[in-house]
Amino acid sequence: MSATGTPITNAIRRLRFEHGEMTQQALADACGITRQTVIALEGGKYAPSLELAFRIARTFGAGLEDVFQWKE
Amino acid sequence: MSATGTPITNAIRRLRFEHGEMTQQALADACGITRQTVIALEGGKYAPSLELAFRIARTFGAGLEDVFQWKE
DNA sequence: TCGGAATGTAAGCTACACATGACATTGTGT
DNA sequence: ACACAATGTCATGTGTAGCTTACATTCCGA
Repeated sequence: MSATGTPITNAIRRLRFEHGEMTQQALADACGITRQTVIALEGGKYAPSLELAFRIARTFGAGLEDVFQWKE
Repeated sequence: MSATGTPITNAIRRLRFEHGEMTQQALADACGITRQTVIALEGGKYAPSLELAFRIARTFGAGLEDVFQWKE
């Protein structure tokens, strides 16, 4: 795993567990995306669009930079 | 103008002026993008990728949410 | 008055974010 | 032992972010 093809990492998986027993499907529904996308994001396959990043952060009640990190 | 096709707005143009006489070309060079992209972003044509959003924010020495706003 | 710097518009192209659907695996409860 | 929920893989398709090239406009200094 950890086949990162993007210089952006995220704390989605950790936040998901910290937010009760939130499943990938539950997060996907809350953000209006598919479970496939959640899997890809958690697996670091690619970085989300800025819009989706906002929706994910808001779902966790967090700021953008609490969820996504930019490793220059 | 203001033909927004995205629910995300930005303060790029304002920040550019607030950062000395920073031209679109200077910002583009600093972010590693083209002037066309700066024009499109300022014109609200589309939202940048998360990675580009980070580079722009960092160029201005600001946080992501200081530059980009998410209007649900 | 002419040249260059800054801004804007438009067409066509490529890369990738995200979707859909089908299937494999693992863990848990009954 | 079997159903089911949760996670993951693979394949394929579409929309759009961002690029390139080219041209038009406005403004300012020599």
